[in-house]
Amino acid sequence: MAAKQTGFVRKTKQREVILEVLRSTKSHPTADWVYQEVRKKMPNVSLGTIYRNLKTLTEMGEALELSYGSTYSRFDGNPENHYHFVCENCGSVIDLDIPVTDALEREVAEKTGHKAASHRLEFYGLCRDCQTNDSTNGSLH
Amino acid sequence: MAAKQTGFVRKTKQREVILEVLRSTKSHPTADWVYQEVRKKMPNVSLGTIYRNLKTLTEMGEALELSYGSTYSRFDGNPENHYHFVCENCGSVIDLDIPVTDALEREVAEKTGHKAASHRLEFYGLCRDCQTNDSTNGSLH
DNA sequence: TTTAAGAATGATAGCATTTATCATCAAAGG
DNA sequence: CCTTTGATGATAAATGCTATCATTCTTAAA
Repeated sequence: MAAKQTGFVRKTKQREVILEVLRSTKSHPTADWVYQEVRKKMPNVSLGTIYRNLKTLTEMGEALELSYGSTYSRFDGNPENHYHFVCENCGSVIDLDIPVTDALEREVAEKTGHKAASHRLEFYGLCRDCQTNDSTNGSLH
Repeated sequence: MAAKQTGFVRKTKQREVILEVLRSTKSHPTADWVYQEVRKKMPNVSLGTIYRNLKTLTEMGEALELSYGSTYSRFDGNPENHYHFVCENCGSVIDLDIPVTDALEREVAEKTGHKAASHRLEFYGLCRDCQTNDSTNGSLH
């Protein structure tokens, strides 16, 4: 019930800063990372406000919520659909510069009858850095 | 540290039943659903055992862990890679019968240098049933 | 078949992330 | 200004999962 039935959303300094912080990085941060960053500019901000606004921004289409694994969410300030690579060694999430194929959604509709409005594609493996550093030391997370 | 360094895994009645339950459904159940089902056959089973074995089975390649949204994981007793459709109205997760394109992994390696070992593809939208029942009543989850 | 090693269990406590509650504050429109 | 009500900060609470530990059970070797 973040935006209630009305869908009316007020403009607040907090939400403004949160979006600013989200847009300032390509690291797909967690809610807590955003919290720490926003606190640098607004020391009295509440963690609840971070969660509330991350949810609101996602619903508004200003951000994406990513979830790889069950423990916590990551957020992406780039709301345009794009694909991600998740490194199983170092845990980083990397934006991929390969074309988004919306044709897949039509294919699903035609073959299965389920009307897809969006899709997500993620790759898992060893990122470029972890290959060269051939580090068997799983310093994940 | 489920299977430690040795990787040695013993055969237990509990794990057997858990895999049995997992294979008996196409509903992509949660850990708790599996727990309830296993309890019907083994009333004294512990929830910890469910989580431990779901993790072990996933590591053994006997199951898949899915995570849509941050709240909980779903598990899939079909370990072969396949794609899913997630209905945004009723919340069900449906197996899709469209071909898995491993060529995507090669494309990522060539274009980005990140070595993908696997990939996941999910579609979101209105499933066939929810379209015909045109139910605006979001009985999600 | 006995025995020893240690993997797996059940029970429970603990942890981390996220959500709900509520009194107060402030944005938007008259 | 004044009113309405969405948003906030502080905090409690819920949820999902993991860690701990004494005990039990599997396995393989003696």
